[in-house]
Amino acid sequence: MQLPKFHYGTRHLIDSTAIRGILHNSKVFPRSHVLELYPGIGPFSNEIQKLYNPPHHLLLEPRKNFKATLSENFPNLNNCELDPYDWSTYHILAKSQELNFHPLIQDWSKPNDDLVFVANLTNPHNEGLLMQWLDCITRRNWLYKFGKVPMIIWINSHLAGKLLAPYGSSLRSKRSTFMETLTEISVLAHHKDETYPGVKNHIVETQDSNTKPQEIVEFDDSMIWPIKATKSASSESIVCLKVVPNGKEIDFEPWEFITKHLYMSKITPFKDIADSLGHGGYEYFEPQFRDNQELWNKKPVNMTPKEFIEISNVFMNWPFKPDYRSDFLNIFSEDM
Amino acid sequence: MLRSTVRSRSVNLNLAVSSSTASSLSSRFIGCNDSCKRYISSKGSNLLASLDVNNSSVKSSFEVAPQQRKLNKPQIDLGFWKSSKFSINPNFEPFDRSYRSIINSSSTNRSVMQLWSLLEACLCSNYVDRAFHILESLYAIKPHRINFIDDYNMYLSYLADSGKIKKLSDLSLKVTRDLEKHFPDSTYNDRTIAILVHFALSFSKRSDFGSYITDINTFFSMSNNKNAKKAVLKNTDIFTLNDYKLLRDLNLVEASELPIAIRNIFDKNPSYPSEDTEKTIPPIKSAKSIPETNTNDLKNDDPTLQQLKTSPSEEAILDPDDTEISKKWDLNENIDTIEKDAGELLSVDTIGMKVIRHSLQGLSLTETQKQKIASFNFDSETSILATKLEDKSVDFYEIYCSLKTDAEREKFDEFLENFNQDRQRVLETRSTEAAKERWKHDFMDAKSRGEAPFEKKLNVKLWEWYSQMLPLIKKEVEQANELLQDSLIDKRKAGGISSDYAPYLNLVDPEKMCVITILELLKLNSTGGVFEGMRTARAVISVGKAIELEFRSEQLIRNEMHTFKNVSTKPHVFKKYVWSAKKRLRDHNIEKSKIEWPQAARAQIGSIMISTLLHVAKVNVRGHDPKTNKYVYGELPAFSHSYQYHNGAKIGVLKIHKSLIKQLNGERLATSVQPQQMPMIVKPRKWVSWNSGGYHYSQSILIRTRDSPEQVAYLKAVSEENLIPTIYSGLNVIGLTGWTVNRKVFNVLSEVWNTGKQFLDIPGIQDDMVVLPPLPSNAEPEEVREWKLKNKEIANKISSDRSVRCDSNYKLEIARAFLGEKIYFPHNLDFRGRAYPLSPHFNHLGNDMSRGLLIFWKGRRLGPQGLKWLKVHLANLFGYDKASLDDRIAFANQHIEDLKDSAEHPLDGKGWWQSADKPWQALATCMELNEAFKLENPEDFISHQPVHQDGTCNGLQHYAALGGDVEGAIQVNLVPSPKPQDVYNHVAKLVEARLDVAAKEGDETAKILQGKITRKVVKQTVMTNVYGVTFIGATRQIAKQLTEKFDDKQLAFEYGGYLAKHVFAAIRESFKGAHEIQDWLGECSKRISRAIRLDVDSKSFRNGNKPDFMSSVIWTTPLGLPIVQPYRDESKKQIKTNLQTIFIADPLAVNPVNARRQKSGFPPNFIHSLDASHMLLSATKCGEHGLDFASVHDSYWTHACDVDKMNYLLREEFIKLHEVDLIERLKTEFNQRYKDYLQVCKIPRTSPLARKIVECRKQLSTKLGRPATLADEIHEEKIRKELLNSIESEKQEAGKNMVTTVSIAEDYKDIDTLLKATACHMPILTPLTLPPIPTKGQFDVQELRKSAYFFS
DNA sequence: CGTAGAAATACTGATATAAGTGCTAGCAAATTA
DNA sequence: CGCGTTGCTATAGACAATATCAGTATTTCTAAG
Repeated sequence: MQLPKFHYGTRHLIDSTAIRGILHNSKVFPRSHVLELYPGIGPFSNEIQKLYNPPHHLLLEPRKNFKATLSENFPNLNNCELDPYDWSTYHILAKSQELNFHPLIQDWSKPNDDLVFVANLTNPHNEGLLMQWLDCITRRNWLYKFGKVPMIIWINSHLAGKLLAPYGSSLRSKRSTFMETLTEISVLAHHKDETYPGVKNHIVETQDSNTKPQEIVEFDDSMIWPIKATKSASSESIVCLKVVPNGKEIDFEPWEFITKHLYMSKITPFKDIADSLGHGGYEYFEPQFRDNQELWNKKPVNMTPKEFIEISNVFMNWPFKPDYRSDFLNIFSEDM
Repeated sequence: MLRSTVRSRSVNLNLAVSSSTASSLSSRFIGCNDSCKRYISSKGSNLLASLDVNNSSVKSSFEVAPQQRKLNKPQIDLGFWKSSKFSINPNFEPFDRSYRSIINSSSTNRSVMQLWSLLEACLCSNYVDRAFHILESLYAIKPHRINFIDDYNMYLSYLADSGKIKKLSDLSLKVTRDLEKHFPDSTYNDRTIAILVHFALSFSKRSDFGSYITDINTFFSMSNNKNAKKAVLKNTDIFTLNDYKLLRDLNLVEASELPIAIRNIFDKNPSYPSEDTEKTIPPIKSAKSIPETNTNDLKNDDPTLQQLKTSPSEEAILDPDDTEISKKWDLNENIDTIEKDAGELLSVDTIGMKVIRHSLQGLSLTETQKQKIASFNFDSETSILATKLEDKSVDFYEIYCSLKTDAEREKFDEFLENFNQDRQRVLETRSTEAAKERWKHDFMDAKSRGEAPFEKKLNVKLWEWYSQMLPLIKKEVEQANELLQDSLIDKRKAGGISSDYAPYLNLVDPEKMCVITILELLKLNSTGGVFEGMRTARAVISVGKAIELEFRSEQLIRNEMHTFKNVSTKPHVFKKYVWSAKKRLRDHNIEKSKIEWPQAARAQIGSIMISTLLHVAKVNVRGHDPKTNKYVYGELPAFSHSYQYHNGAKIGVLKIHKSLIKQLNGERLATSVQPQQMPMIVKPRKWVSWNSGGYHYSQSILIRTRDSPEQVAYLKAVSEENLIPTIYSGLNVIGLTGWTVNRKVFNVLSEVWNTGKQFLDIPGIQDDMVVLPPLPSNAEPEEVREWKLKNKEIANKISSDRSVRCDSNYKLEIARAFLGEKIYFPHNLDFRGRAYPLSPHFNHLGNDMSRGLLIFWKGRRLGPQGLKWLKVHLANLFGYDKASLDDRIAFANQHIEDLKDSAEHPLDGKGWWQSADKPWQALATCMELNEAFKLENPEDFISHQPVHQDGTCNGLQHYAALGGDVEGAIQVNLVPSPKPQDVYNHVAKLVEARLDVAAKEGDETAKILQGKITRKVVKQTVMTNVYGVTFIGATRQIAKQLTEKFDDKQLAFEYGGYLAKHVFAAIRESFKGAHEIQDWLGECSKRISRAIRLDVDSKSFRNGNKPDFMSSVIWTTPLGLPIVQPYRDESKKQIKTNLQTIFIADPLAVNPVNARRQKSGFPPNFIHSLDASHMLLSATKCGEHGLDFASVHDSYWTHACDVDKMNYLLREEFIKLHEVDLIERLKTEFNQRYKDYLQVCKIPRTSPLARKIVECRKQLSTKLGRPATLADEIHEEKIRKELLNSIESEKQEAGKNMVTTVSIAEDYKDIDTLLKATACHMPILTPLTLPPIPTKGQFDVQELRKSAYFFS
């Protein structure tokens, strides 16, 4: 197999047996529409095509090095070379007759069984992009307008640790709570040496809450290309996750406001940061939670999704609540 | 310390040699050919006065090439030579030798500054024991030990005054014991003796005082100084006036031994109240006894006044120190010591009134005017800003203008100067009290009227907050005190504050601290990119700083009170002596204060204050309850501490509640928020040293340093050697220019303002933010993004509009407060030497509105030329400034009707003035001209309007002069021409031409842009090009201009980038000389900022092969000001406070330089340092010729009738500046300053040189027994240089034979070609060399003398 | 009572945070086959 | 060793990230000698 000279820090699992295992375990295939975002050098795509040959199988890989390698190694794969980063790409996709990629729009009451999208976001640079995609779950736009579409992503282990961080963990963040609240998330494959990337014994601890027990494919360094993102990079590996929206409906904006501000000081008990939720926050929330001292004293890193929602609801009833919708307007760069 | 002194002394010797062979040092490694070439074509050879190298009997280690061009030493030294020489080998440890990071604030390893400030704090709050512990820590810092005695003296002086020591013997014993036991390395000095003497004198009232006299004599005899008594008595801040008096009375010292300021008081005031008179003369108890005194006064002084009238020439001397005038004042005054009690103060004021009345005699004032002035309360403790307009009945300006003769006017000026002293003091020191009283007043007012909580005025609220906050703060202070008392060494926290910071809480009156806190927070509204709030970090630091500032200024006053204890200043004339003495002493005292609170302490104190305020400050608000769907009312905290994310970074934010914001937008802020740095109503203190000048009660520093100790060190060094007199004189001229507010313009502005609507550049009031409606919940991501961006833009616009309006509000209110006053703007410099007024809000550097509001205090008859220039000025303000002068005059003449209408009906007329480029100034000028035209002969009009003369693209003018660039010189009017050249238009045309070419070749973008290139589009880019604008910066500027034409931001940006390329090329094309110089400057700075000292501290190599570059670019301006580019990596650190941790830089750290910024900053900074020099030179000259002068960097202002004179002077000064080849001189200075520095170059590994060096490194490695590093190579080279410079011939020989990697590189001939090779990977050390100077062109700077449009 | 060792605390440096990367050039540094 | 890659920063003023954690240094406390 031809390999490009440089890889932008993107890493791939190149062992076809392992890939087949993952594809099988994911319980997603076969599908009629498969969209691959940043497939990289394409080993995953190749297996998908070989195994299932989906009728609509489209790759979006604009990067010069990878593009070339792809077409050289797998001339059969259909890479339309649009950049998955651009929102406009998806509009082009929707309009284009030529590409003929028009999945069914399905209802959110059941999982989508028509479309799956696969992405390799192992480049740490792409973390932001993943976050934006995930945010689309709340508005049900972008690819999620087709319904509860499963997403299979390759990310570096560290990022996975953030998404999956258990209660109390130092990596527990707004994003972990988000994942727990709005998605079903499972690990499809990880490195054999990583008990769990970044988080100790993570899988054991969170299996019941977040991570559906599945057969997990384990791989080793020899199956990864390149072995290290950079010479000096940490020895962490990459992980394959499956993420499906769970269809829960929440009033997102207040929830977002509350989680954002509470996680700001994430090991400070709620009662001590209530004030930062708005002018007179303590005075308002204190009586509201007099009967729920446990939550009142709880640290955000230990709060359950339910509890965040509860706080958001209480917040909504506050006559003097700040304008949570324009919170983002409160700060701007001075030079314009 | 010791070591460095020795070293620098020896270098100084070298310098003595090298300065006489100045040129020999230049271009040791460059070969002299280049510098010769530069002048081959030059006509200016007559300027090249030379130093004769051959006459120099001393041989430098460098051979002097015979054909080398000599550096021209000018006939007149503007200050460069001495200063440069001095700063090249300064008397302090150089900053590029090693790291100096004092970040770690652990108790064992605190910086001297931290300890000082802590020591001071402990002493001021009377924790003497604790202070002693700090002394011990200070003593433990070995390098500091030389100066330790000063710290001990500080301690001792507080101890003596604390009352803790009862007996003289106890104190002297303690001193002996401390110095022997605890601090054996330190010995007492004269100051120590002064403290002892002062202490001994405090026993003067005791019956056995006689025995103390012997002690005092013993103390004096302890001094090592030849003139012991004089030296001891110099410590004016230790002795009180009574001390001096006593010493004189007891004949312990001679009059000649007293400091001059003190001597003056005694000499000129035989009636100076001694303690005896105090006893014998019963204090005046009631107003009844006053009339007699007054009548006496009035009778007595008549002859004097006669005298005054007849001798105007003598009157011209305004300096209160002057003996002549003092004598006159003497005659009619009766001075009494008056004890302070309320009844008396009243009567004293009455006396004051009479004094005022009589001092105005001889002026042709109407009775009403006299009455008004006399009843004006000059002693009021109410600040100008708090005085209501209705209460202010006197318009000094009007009175001044009504005076008939120059002599009268001068007398009146003198009168104002004297009687405003107290008002100035109030203005500077009582702003917080003024604010507080204002709040209280409004609160009481509201209370008596029984207002509902929702109608509460801002001031009422502020008063409530204040009164609730005060007890809490008092408690906090108490706690801090307990903590300090409880445990001496215990550092644990108690009540939130650690004992490290507790002392600071004690220094300022809690009342003041509370007021300061509230004021600061209100001032910070909408700063730091926070909508309706501020950044916590900034708030905390600002409050801390403000409190520190208050402490400093109180301390000054306390010192003054200490010296003048028991001396009444009420009798107005005696006051004058005291004032002059105080002024002198103040200079002295201010200079001494060197202590700053550490950032952490500021932050701590600030956070304590703010968090307390957060708890008490409440506002009443209405909210909507979603449950009941009803409106509810409640009281909420006015401030809320929370956080915001900005690009993933957390930012601590203090939000202000909307309801308060509304109020802040509506009210006249200046009455609630007292800005502290105001214009002055008496003359600013003259600049006499690096930190003494400007305001009377606060310290200002000559140069606004960005907390860079390096800049301060250089400045201080030259200041202490008194090497920068021209800088001072220039600044003093600007500072002495008297201004006043243009009442007519003010009235128009005020009317417009009160409508609350938008007018010209003043935005209207905007209470609510109108944002775009929310999007449907399933909007696509890009729509959401778009929506967010647009809303941000809206918010940003509102926020900036509000702050502009708020700023205008400040300006307007300040202008209102100073209506009719004579005001001054004290100035200081930025680090490049450009002058800025110290008062930030309202000054002549401000926007058009501020400028329009200001006129000169002094008026001058227009005369024929003045009238012309005023007309030209009008045309200029309308943007009609590219025509010939005659055309501009014609322009004004054509618009006489418009002008009249504008002046007489500014708001209800045609409003012609509003269409001007600078409408407010245009309005002022219209009014001025209109008044003039009313006269039979307009030339008789007395004009106060400043007329501007602007340099055409001043930066390029300097570049053209530097490069002798003929083409460039023509473009920027250095060459005489019948019509002014318009650079911007020129460039625009060039760009247009380039576009035409491109369009012909089928360039689509060019086709679109054709014909759209106006002057305006390129103007900013051409201008900023001099300042080193980058490509992207230029793109933005052009895009901004293009958005007006294209509307599509994206597109505009694209075209902007395209055009920027062409503009750059066009500029390069037409200012070739300028660019060569620019590039050369850039290259020099690049090399310097990547250079290493030979004696670099190898410990500061974190990695032996990767040196950290520590040398910043330093140069000396033609006036001798050393300039240090302060661009270093800043190491910021998190500091815990009560509210949150904040992230601030350690101002004292010395980090590696930021090479990039050093490089990009140098060319523009160098040019700025030149234009600043030109300005200061012109200012000094104008001052000498009696012109009023003001400047906005490259725009010089004076009276219309003086424009011609100023034009002549500024041209002469420009020529004087550029007569010398500044570039050549700069290079020489660099070569001296960075002599023996090394630079790291990269060469191909394969080259023969590389192989040689590798070989040498191998040898070194074997010698060291470990792999050699670059640091080792530097060390080797250092040894070699030392040997070479040795006096012993053996060692010299050894040096010559020694081979180091550097010497190999040095001997290698063709290093330049190696450096140009494509693959350079091997780092090697070479001596620092500077590139050859570009050839100088034909242009002779003398030509500009005849250029009318050089400045116009 | 002085002291070794443990526990507690203080200090330092690293890292996560949010979530379009407003765009392009030029240089320096690290990386790679 | 020649190469292409990646990352950083973009006028000058003059104005600013912060909470938490892990690891280490220092101080304090404890308890046995």
